[in-house]
Amino acid sequence: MPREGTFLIKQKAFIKVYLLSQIEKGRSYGLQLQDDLYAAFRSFGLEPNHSEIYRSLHELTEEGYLTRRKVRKEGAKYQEIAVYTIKDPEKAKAYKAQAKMDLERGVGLLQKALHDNFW
Amino acid sequence: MPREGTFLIKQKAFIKVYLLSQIEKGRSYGLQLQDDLYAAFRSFGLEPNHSEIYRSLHELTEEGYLTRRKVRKEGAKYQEIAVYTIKDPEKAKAYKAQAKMDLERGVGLLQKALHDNFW
DNA sequence: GTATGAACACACTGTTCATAA
DNA sequence: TTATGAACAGTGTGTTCATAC
Repeated sequence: MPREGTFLIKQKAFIKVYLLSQIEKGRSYGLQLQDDLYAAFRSFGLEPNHSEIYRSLHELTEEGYLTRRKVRKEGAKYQEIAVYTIKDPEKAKAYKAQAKMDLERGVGLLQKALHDNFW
Repeated sequence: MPREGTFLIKQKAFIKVYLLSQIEKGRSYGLQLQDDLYAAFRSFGLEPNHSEIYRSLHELTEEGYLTRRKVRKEGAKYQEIAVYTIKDPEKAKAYKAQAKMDLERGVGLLQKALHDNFW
């Protein structure tokens, strides 16, 4: 569950929602997921570093949302990657439902500030 | 200038915009400004503590946006308060213009997340 | 060079403590 | 009690370092 203190959603919770969604769609490992995020938010200048992605994946795993397994990736050179899959779809759904509320609340908060301070 | 790393606007920058606006309207001291904020955001459950307000006022003063003077407040009991006024209206205007962009960017970011993750 | 992970360091913010009238 | 301010502490996140292929 996100639930971020009282101000806006934290970057990590924001990232976690994307990770869950992308993994639901079949995306699977760290740097690949980072590339997805970069592509999605390039226009916003948002480029969370790889450590933030890994931390998020680790937490989602510890918290029971994801399953992690090590796989040898075929290519020009064999490379070992950590592949993630959804462990508990219902739990993931609940996480996202909470995140949706947090995102909507954030939109409301920012729009109110725009309304109150910029006539 | 706000300019908050790369994710969303920080709470302190968010508060600073309100402080500038309220002081422009004639509001003047710490706890009074905190009351204004509480009233505005009660429905969002947002209640920044007094230290955050004071920190913001101190920074705005150090950065040249506000002027601070100590005044004896008349009432049931005399009380010394720190009264703030706008020092440089043009500079304040520039701060708010930057904050406006940050707020709008935040709305865009959150709405994109809602769009991308919640079909 | 790609991929993963941990360690370190700093910035943001909430809680507590201190002082004054 | 109202008002102000500083000190302290926890957390979030960016940077760096380490390891493996």
